[in-house]
Amino acid sequence: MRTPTAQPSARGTYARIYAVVRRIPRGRVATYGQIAALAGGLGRGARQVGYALHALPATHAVPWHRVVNAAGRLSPRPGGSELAQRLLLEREGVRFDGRGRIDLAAFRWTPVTKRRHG
DNA sequence: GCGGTGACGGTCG
DNA sequence: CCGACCGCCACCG
Repeated sequence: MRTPTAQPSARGTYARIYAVVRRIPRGRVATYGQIAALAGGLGRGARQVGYALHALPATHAVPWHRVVNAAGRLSPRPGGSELAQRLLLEREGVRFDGRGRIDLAAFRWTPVTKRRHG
C-alpha cells in the first residue's frame, strides 16, 4: 500500500521532513532549522523545510503550524494563513507575547535523541 | 543539465 | 531590538 497522507513528490528529502514535523507533540513548536537538522543531510537547508511545507498537499497529516522561524515568529507567506497558524497554536496552549512572538525557551520541542544518564 | 526560486538563518550596522 | 544582505540547498521548468 504505501499511501502516505503526505507524499507530493517526496522521493526522499521531503518525506523525511514531513516525518520529523509529524513528531512534534501538541503544544510545542520547532524551528525550520531544527527540523532541517533533525531530518539530517539538510544541514543548513532550513529553506527546504519551508519549501517542503509549501508543497504540502491539502490532505496534510502534518502539523505544519507547529513549525516557526528561529525568531519564534510566524513568517508571512503566500496565502496569509499565518493568522490561522497562530490560532491553531494558541488552541494547543502555545502563548504569544504582545509582539506575536513565541517564547522558544518554553515551547520549543526537544526530541529525545541524546539521552542523558537519567 | 542549468538557472531561478524560496513558509530560513546568521551576521552586520 | 529591528531591518537588510548574503549564503545554502532541493525542487521546477
